[in-house]
Amino acid sequence: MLKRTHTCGQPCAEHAGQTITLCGWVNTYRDQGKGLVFLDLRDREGLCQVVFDLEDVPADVVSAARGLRREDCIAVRGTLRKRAGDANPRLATGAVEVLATEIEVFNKAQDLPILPDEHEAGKINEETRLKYRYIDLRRPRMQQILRTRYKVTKLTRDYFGANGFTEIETPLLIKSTPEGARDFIVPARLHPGQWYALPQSPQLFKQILMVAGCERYLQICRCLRDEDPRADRQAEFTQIDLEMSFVDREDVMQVMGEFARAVWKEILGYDIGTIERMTWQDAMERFGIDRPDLRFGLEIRDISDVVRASDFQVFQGALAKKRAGRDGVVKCIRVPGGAEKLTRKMTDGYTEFVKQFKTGGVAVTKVGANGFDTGVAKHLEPFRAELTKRLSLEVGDTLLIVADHWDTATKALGELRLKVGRDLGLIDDTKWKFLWVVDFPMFDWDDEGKRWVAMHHPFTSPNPDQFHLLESDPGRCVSAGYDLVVNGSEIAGGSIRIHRMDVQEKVFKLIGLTQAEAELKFGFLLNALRHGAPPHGGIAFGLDRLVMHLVGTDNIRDVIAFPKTQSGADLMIDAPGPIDEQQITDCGMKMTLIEKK
RNA sequence: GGGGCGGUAGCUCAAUUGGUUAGAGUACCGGCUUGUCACGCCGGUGGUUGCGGGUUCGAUUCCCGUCCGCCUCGCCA
Repeated sequence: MLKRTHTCGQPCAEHAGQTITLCGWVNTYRDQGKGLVFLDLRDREGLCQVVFDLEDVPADVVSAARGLRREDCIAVRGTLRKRAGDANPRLATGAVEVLATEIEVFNKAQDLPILPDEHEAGKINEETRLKYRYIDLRRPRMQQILRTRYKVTKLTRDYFGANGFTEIETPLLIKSTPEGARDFIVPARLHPGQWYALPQSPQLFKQILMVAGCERYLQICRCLRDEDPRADRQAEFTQIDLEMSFVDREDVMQVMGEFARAVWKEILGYDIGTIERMTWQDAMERFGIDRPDLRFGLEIRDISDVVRASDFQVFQGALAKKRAGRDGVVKCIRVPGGAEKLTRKMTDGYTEFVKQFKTGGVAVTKVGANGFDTGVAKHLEPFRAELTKRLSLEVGDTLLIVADHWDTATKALGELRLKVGRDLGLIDDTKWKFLWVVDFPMFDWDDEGKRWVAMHHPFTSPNPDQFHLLESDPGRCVSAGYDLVVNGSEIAGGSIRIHRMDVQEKVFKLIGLTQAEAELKFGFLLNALRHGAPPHGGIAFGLDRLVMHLVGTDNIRDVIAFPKTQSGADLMIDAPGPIDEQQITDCGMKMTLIEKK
């Protein structure tokens, strides 16, 4: 077997005259006739031209080369020389070529379903690319992504290792918990009728490691949640999971912010500057979302008080609404110069757009020289002076207004803001805007279940000054949670945890877990909290999303070597699939499928 | 579970209002070609139009169902 001496990206003029061996795949072949064949040989480091010339080498070598086709896997041995013909400025190795004297074909590529061509990749059905993932991954872009991902995990271990963190593994076969996402479940053969659950995160284990005196824990771990995927979300994903003892939230944000800084510096050479901080309340009011994209303006403004006197039914109806302790609102976005930039077709589209967020539509008006113009102008006219002052209106602005329940209007405008920002090209994609979102509510009111649900998870501690609200006013109780957001995307989230059993019991009670249920499901945690638990807190970074940002893709499947489709299928190995009857019997079970209606 | 878009040759796409033998580029096969570089020229193979049903003299085209993929709402402590 020919052994490689150089990679395909290496050869340059200084190697001229050397005998070298390259291994790789045939990227292109250019057969010039019986006596002359060119190949571009590709490996993960690059491309190098190989030439077979009858004037220099035996006929059998040249004829073997003529039989090569795209993606054949081969080795060639020969002399590196400056090119006899013109250099190719498009190749890093374009000044040189290998004059081949020997060739070894490791494996021919038969009946290729797809080609790993960068210029084709965007066009080929992702379905096909996923089925033949091993070919698609040959693309330089995919190789670059896989290696960037490795750089990040290596950097993670180096950074946290240097900061006193210990990497510790936690189990995959654990038990189902009542809160949170749907669990993936595994039958327990030795306990017929009993089930393991795969972890949604190592949350409880990392807390218990703190009780166990580990002080600083790190794990790059797989998490599994049986919920529907999205463009930036898979059922199976990877977290950089961390926990620290004897810290408050400032300590955690400090260490983790520095980690983010190190990552952007190391991978992109970018200085992220100081990380801003914003309360959840502020984020929701001003940006309509708990992960604001600060790369552009178009902030949301509340004009409920201004238009309260309006007799416009839409406003009145909204203001009269009430849900989860919040009054209905009238909120708006001022689009500077919108009168010119936003067409009627676009604003009509916005009404359709917000309907998916369960609100009726967008009320539109423009600021003219002599008053509001078009749309809901007449309903706003009485409040023109006040609105002009409040919103700093200028002639030519457009107002986009949504009136509804607080949460509905907030979400609709938050999404609309992003859409308008994109439509008008206001987003500078060379910028990185980091911020910490803090002071999340502890609980959300579940209107259907008529109970409080933990906003983050039920082990999140209230902020130190908020403990008394647990009993008096849970809805106003603010947690010691924090999310790290970049460009409108949550890349990490965590909190200071509860380290006292009495507080943990209170929270369980608030979210409707009885003492008995809590003991059954989380008894091990409550026990641990009885036996000398240190104050502790942590965070988890979404590794997949982190890498997505660093390589500039909006498709999570691009950053996972073997990803799943929207229906949770792996098209390459064709999973999920049936199992032998015996495997089911071994688990002490029998299968009956419930007919779909 | 809901909404939207898509599925025609290995791949990327076309096919008029429902009308002849479903075409093109590329890949692949054969031939030619000694300085190409997404080489070029000539020829060729290749089709269950996702699948099932219906309407019709006739369906890639219209209708119903279904499967798969993507985006999205719900969901994702």
